Amino acid sequence: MIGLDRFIFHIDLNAFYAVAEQIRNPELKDLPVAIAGRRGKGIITTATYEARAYGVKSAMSTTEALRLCPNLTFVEVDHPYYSKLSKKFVNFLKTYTDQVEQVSIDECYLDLTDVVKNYQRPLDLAYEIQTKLYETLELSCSIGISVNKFLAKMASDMQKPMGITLIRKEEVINKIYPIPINEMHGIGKITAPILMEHNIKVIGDLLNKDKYLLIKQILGKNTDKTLEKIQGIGNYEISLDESLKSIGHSSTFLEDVTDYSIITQKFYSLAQMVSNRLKAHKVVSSTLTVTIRTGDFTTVTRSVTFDYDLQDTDEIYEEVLLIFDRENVEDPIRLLGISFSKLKDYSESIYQYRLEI
DNA sequence: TCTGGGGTCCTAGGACCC
DNA sequence: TCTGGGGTCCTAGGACCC
Repeated sequence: MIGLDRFIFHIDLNAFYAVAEQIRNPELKDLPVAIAGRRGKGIITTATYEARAYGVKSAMSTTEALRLCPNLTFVEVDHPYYSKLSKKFVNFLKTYTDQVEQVSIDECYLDLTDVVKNYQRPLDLAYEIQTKLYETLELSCSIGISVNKFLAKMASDMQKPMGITLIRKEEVINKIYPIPINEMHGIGKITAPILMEHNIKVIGDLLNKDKYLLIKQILGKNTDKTLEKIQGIGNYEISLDESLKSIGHSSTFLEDVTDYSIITQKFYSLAQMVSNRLKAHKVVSSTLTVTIRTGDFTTVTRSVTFDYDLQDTDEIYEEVLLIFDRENVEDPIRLLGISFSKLKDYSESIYQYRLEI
C-alpha cells in the first residue's frame, strides 16, 4: 500500500441536532428551528438551514438569534437521543468498511480505498452512501473525499448541505492553498490573527520556506505534520481506538451563586452524573479535576491524582468538596464542573485494594 | 447579545528518580 | 564552587473542535 494514495472520506451530518428533532417531530420540518440549552439564557447549539438563512449561527446567544429571526422555534438539547441516533449513523457507515473513525457525534472518517474499486468512480460510492443514509435514517450529510483526513475534512466543508466534494492530490494547489488561513481546520481565532500579522494569509503561505522557523514557533511541535498534511502527505490513518479519554460534566447557574448549600447541591448532582457515566463505560479514574468559573468568567481548574480510584457518587462528592473548600472562593460562582481523566478499565482498578486497607 | 457543554491535545514548570 | 542530563508523572492553563 505504501506510496499509493488512499480514498479517505469525511462524512459530516448536516445540522445534526436540528435534523434529529425534525425527525421525531415532523411539524418542525421546513421551519427555522434552533437547538439551545435553555430558552432566554444560553447559546444556539445548532440551527436548521431555514434559521441560518436569517443569520442564526451556532454559538450565538439565544437573544441575538431571536432578534435576527423573531419566529424562531427553540428546542432544548436532548443529548441521549442524539447519541442513540449517532450510533445508528456510525453503524450504517460500518456496513461499508470497518475502517471508520468517529471524530465527533456527527462526523466520521472512513478509509474506503478498497471499496471504491467496486465502483466506477469514487463519486458514485459517495452518492450511494449519501442517498442510502437519507433513505434509512433521514439524515442528510456532506461528503468530502481526498487522500487524507485533513483534505477530506476541508472538502466536506465546501458544499453543504448534501454536498459531495472530491479533491485530488494534484488539485490541492488550486483548491486548498488559496483558502484564507482562518478557515483552515485546526487554526482557530487565536492562531489565525498571529499568522496574519506575519503576512501568512492563506493556507499555501504556510509552505513558504523562508518563514519556516517563524511558523514552527507559532504552530509548535506538530508543525512538520501540519505542513505535510496540507500537501496531502500522511494523515490517512484511521484510528480504531474508541475508548474515552475523559468524562466530565459542568453546569452554569441561571444566576451567579454564593450560597454554599446551592453549591454543594450542584456538586452532588454533577457527581451523580459523572458517576453514572463512569459506571456505564465500566471505567474508573484516580485523576479528578474541579472547575470553578466566577461571574467575571475567570476559570480555575484544580486537579488531584489519588493513589486510589473513584467511581461512586458519594466518594466523588466528598473529594470534590475537599478540593473546592481549599480554594476559598469569595466571588459569585457562574459555573461548576467535575471531570475525570486518565480513565482505566474497571478490571485494572486498584479500588479493591483501597477497601482492604 | 455577555459568552453552553462535551471533548482532545499541547505546553510549561516542578518534583522526583537514576 | 556555582549547580549534568534524561525520563516520567503531575498540575494548571490554553487552543481548538463540534
